[in-house]
Amino acid sequence: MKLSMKTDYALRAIFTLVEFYGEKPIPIRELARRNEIPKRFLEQILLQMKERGWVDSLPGKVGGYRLARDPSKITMGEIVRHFEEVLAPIHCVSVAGYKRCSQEPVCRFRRLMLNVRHVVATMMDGTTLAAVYKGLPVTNEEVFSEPLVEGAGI
Amino acid sequence: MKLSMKTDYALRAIFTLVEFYGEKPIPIRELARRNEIPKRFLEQILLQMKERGWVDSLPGKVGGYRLARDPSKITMGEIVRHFEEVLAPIHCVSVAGYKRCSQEPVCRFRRLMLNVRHVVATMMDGTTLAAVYKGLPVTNEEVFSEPLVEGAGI
DNA sequence: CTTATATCTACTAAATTAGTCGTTAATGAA
DNA sequence: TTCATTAACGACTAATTTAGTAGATATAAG
Repeated sequence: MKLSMKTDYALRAIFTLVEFYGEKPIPIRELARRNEIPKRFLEQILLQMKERGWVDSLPGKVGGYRLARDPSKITMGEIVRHFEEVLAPIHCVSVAGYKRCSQEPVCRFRRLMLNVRHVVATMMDGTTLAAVYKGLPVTNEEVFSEPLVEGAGI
Repeated sequence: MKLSMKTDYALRAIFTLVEFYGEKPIPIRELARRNEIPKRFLEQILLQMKERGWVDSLPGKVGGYRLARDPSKITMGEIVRHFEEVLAPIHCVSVAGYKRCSQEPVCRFRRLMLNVRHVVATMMDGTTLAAVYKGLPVTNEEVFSEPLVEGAGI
């Protein structure tokens, strides 16, 4: 259910590129430092994001990375899906990552998983980098004081 | 973002116990066969579910496993959370599995992740085994014909 | 006392995750 | 042209997690 560090790092990095969108390119070194990401690992991540056209780069003295598209034209869903393969909780309710499961005709919980996939996909695909960037960081009070269903954790 | 096989197997098995709730105990062999789960692996899973009080067992010739509590008193959230540790997409928005992240004060996407966690937790914690069992299995047509946001996969 | 079941403890093979490392190529400035 | 600084490329690896296996013991019914 959890995102990998790679996805987390990708999001951290791209949001600092959002911050400097339209300005000068930011070198990996700086992206790594600001977001506490191992530099050589970030290199791979940025390369993938470049292949997908979200980012571009310039070598040389004043080189670095820039956001290649308007942040209102890139969704969270695209990025997370690229690094995680699937948003769905199980493959049998995934469209892009669908894999047949022998239990499909009798599985009781498949419908719930489909519903979960649907709300998550809707939220992720409906949210652009620009929209996320406009929001303020959430505080820990908000995280922990949230109205939880049945008092359960998480 | 995806459930492990262990969680999947746990859910498969517990739903056949729901099916026989109030009747005679079902042996592992039978649970494994019906749900296509490796028997020795299922053994471990059932033991964990027994420790949590969802299931009990009888050894001996007519032994096997039974659901120990009413299926309307067990939620999907409890089970998934037990086997996955967290429902949240990242630790920093998890209550039970919270881990501090150095980026918290500046992280832009933490709020979206909190919202995702919230809807998933609400769905999972608000759904009992009994409620899931009442529903019919979903068809592949329903899975693939779903109204997708922006035409994106999954 | 036999047979069929659960229980306990440990081990392991495969896959995935989270990186590292060495080298080359491009660019701008001196 | 040469130097410093950056990205790009390809391979390698260590640690962790996942998905199991295996062998032996305990319990109950007939």
